[in-house]
Parts: sequence; C-alpha cells; structure tokens
Amino acid sequence: MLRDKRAVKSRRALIEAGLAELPENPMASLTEIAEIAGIGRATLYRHFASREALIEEVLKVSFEDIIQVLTPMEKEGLRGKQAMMRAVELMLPLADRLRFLSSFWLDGERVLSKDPRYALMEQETITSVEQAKEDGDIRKELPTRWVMNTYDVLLFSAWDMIVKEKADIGEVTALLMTTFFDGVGPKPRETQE
Amino acid sequence: MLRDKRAVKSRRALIEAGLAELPENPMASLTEIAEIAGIGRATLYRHFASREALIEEVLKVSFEDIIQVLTPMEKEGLRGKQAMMRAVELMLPLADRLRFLSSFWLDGERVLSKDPRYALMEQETITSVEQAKEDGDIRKELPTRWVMNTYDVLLFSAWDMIVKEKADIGEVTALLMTTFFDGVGPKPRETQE
DNA sequence: TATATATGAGACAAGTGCGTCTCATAAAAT
DNA sequence: ATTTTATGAGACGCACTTGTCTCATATATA
Repeated sequence: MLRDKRAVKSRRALIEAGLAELPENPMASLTEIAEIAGIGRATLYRHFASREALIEEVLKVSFEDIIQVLTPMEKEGLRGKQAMMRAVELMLPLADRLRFLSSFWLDGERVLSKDPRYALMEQETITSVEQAKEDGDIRKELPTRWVMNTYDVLLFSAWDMIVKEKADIGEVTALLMTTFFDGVGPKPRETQE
Repeated sequence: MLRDKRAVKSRRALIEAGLAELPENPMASLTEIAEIAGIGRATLYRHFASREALIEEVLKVSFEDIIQVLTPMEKEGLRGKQAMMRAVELMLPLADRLRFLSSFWLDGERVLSKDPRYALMEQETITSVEQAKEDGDIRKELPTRWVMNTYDVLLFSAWDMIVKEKADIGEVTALLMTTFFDGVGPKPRETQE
C-alpha cells in the first residue's frame, strides 16, 4: 500500500488535514477531516484505524520533521546560546508542526510530557540552557524549568506572529532572540551571534 | 432561581467544572462536566440551555473576574511598566481563568479576538505598552503586537509554573518581570519597582 | 409549620460520530 | 494489455451525546 502513488498521496493529505484542523477545532469529526483532505471517509479508515491512530501519526510526523531539521546541527558543534539560536532558526519554518504539538500543552492526558520523543527534545534544550548558564549567557539564578518554558512559549508566540500577522520569519527570529536574551527593556546587549 | 441557595451553588459548581475540565479536555461531554460538578445532568440543562451557553457563561465569568481584579488599579494611577507589573501581580492568582481564556488561543472560530471584552483588555495592554515605550522602559523598535504577544505568553508560562511545579506566585511574578524586561541574559537591570 | 422550588434519577427520541463492510470504478503496477 | 489495488460512495449497526420531559424527594423560603 505504501508503494502505490495514490496511497502515499492520500496518506499525506490526511495527515496535513489533521495537522491544520485539529489544533483549531479539537472536536472535528473524522468526516470533517476527510472532507478537508478531499478524501473519502472510508479511505481514511483504510489508513488509520481510529481517531487516536490518526492523531498519533500526526504527532509522529511532527516530531520526525522537527528532529530531522535539527539533527544536521550536531555537525555544527554549537553549544549554549548559539545552539538555541540556531535551533529557533531551523524550527520556525515548521511552525505548523510546532503548533500541533503545542495544542497538547493543556491536554489533561499529558500526551506531550508522556512522550519519549518530547522528552528527548526537552533534554537537548536543557543541555543548551545549562551550557548557556555556564557560558554566562543565561543567569544562573533563573530556574532551568522557567527558562525552558519561556523558550517554548516564545517559540509559540513567534509562530503566532508568522501566521496571523504574516510576519517575516527572519525578522521574527531576530525579535525572539533579543526578547529572550535581552528582554523588551532598553539598551539591548549584542544579540546577533 | 437565582435567589435560592441551592441554585447559586449548583450554578457555581457547574461553571467551576467547566473552567477546570474544558481546557484539559475540549471534547468533554456535558454528562462528564455534570459529574465533575457533582450535579445531575438535568440540572445542568436547567441552568444552561446548551453546551454553547455553558461555555459562553464560563467565558463571561472569566472575563468579569479578571476585569474585577484589575479595575481597582485605576485608582492607583499607574502607567507603563508599573501598570503592567501590577496587572501581572493581580492576575496571576486567577490563573485558572487565564488558562480557560488561553485555551481559545488556537480556536478556529476566533472566539477571543471577536470578543469585545477581550478587545477591551487588549486595548488597556496596548496603552500600557505604548506608555512604557514613551517612558523608555520598552524599546520603541519592538512592534507593539510582538511585545503584547510576549506579555500574554509569559503570563501563560507563569500560570504553567504555578500549576505544574506548584511554584510560589510571588516568586513567579518576579521571574516573569525580570524575564520580560531584562531577558534571561546576564546583568539584570533593576526590575523591582 | 406550610408552601414553593431546585434537585436527582431516569425515560425518551432525534441526531451524530464511529467503525466495518460491499461494490463498482479508476488508477496504478507488471 | 492485463492484473492488481487504492479509492469513493454508500449502507449498516452500535454507542454516545443532546435536549426535553416527568415524578418523587429534599431543601429553602415564607
């Protein structure tokens, strides 16, 4: 089934539909999602056994895409602040994936915090934050947990600007960086590089 | 009906249940919400004609509570940075209300941005941000929209710390302030007052 | 105390989503 | 060209949600 052009096209369309619709309307029925994908409901069930299975697959694709875009970073040998800045640049174009993940932020079943892939991404952020602290780029008295939440949440804010205000990705990346490290207050310290 | 002790108690319980459950599980049925409230389903329908009506009422209560806690501020005559800091202090104890509102952030129907009460709150924040810019407390080159998003999103992050990490409200308020104005970078400028 | 009324439990019909199935068709693979 | 297979349309039963209603009970009001 995966070897057939039609199948991969259908599958992709369904995942994209879920990626776009589920965060905006968590109560969307599978009928709606199939319609948005422009694909028959029966076909949806041929690819995904249930609503849960579809969501799990969209989650998987989101994680994989993000991880895929981040892995080349390892060769760059960046650490601390530089690593965090580079990661933002690389992830922002995947704003729709990030949005899907963040739509589970309030979820009562803790889908995110239970997920090993999320834990992995989180662990790398922790490493960078602690390196940045050692390097004097992040104040040591700020709890790492708080710094990470701030980082995640600014990423979300950046995505929001890009989508709703159609802001330029590069511009928003710069805004995010200076806001994160320097705050919105006066006299910005050097932030670029 | 509003004059009867039992009615006001039931109504309050239902609203609290919606406030707590809907953000965590947007697909929760009215049966579930009634059970969480410890109240019969029939009684729920006596108070709220439909799911929409319940949500609208929870929204109303959330807005009213937040506005109620903010209005005494007018007598303090604060402006700009000071006004924003005070507003955070006053709002953080209403974290559950803020959470309910922010659960509509991604909503496809734009429930928040269409709501006049939200527009009102937003307008007051805009005023404070622009005052802070005039006062030299916020850099003028940062778009007001971006600053506001950052503010909202840090508020959300603060709530998250309070709930999930059981952090102290005063402590988180201080973290939020220094992060917002000074960033996470070294050499914090004076933030307290 | 006597009256009024909010409540809980449950029945009820209508609507909707879910998951499975069949069959004819169109598009792939060979 | 022939075979294979993914698809769309639709029917089907099941379970659940919704919204309304009734009636006995408990609680508040007077």
